[in-house]
Amino acid sequence: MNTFNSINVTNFDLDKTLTSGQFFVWEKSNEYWVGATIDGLIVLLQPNEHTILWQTYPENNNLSLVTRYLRLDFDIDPLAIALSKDAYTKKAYDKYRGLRLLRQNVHEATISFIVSANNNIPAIRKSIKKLSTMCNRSVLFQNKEYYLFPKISAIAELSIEELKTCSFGYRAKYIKESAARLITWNLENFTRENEATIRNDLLTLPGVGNKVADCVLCYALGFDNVTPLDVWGQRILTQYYDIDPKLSYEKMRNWTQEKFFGYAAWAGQYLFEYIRNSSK
DNA sequence: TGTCAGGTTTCGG
DNA sequence: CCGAAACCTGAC
Repeated sequence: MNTFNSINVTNFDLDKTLTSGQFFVWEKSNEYWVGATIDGLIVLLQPNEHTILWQTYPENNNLSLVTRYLRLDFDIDPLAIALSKDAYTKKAYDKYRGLRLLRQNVHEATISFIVSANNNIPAIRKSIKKLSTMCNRSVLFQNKEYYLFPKISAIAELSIEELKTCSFGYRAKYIKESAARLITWNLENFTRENEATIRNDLLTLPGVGNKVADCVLCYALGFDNVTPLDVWGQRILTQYYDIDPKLSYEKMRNWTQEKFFGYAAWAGQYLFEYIRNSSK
């Protein structure tokens, strides 16, 4: 029952990764992390630097899900080389070594980051938890019920009033509308289309602007050269890289894509953790 | 009471 | 196109 599978990893720090800003659903329970994601329940344990123990519930041993979610096929060595070419990313990489970008479900990421707009992290987590509880899709694990992130159709079926009980506020109608729209999309297309095409599709969803669209590209679709530029990201560019704060979002994004050798997503993630944690 | 938070939308030049 | 204001909510 509680047999865990083991995978060997290098430069993969679960604590750093799962506490980073890409996630709102992971919880540390006793000695392992529990993620009640839209795809199922994943349990992970990190005994040392070179191994991750894992198991899935209620369906056990779902290796393909874990491989995909953790991006176990990602080659970390070229990343380290690329980030060593800039003084700030080199420092940030050294300090946050092991921090990884993973691959979330597209629906989950889109809804989560719509919620994140003009919001704070504890509130976002609370809202998403309430939403998950409301849709009542749970998995029992060691006498505790874990509520999975709802299917997109379940979210679309909720009324605006019900959604507002999750403290979504004015975002409630964006969430309902975007969920309804997402039902009709064939996400298979996202594996074929290019960055600009996907972004333009995402930007047609209510509540999705440049930053949220880039979150989906970066955190759910594996675009390693797209970093979401929130207020912190833009602060980093202006204060450390002497970028004109008046530049448009698109211009700033283009600059990061030229600057970081195809790894803007990773550069942004490391710099964000580095700057934010050192400035408070 | 007022401010602020990991943005987006809407509206007016 | 670009800048400004409004926007739910809950915690200082």
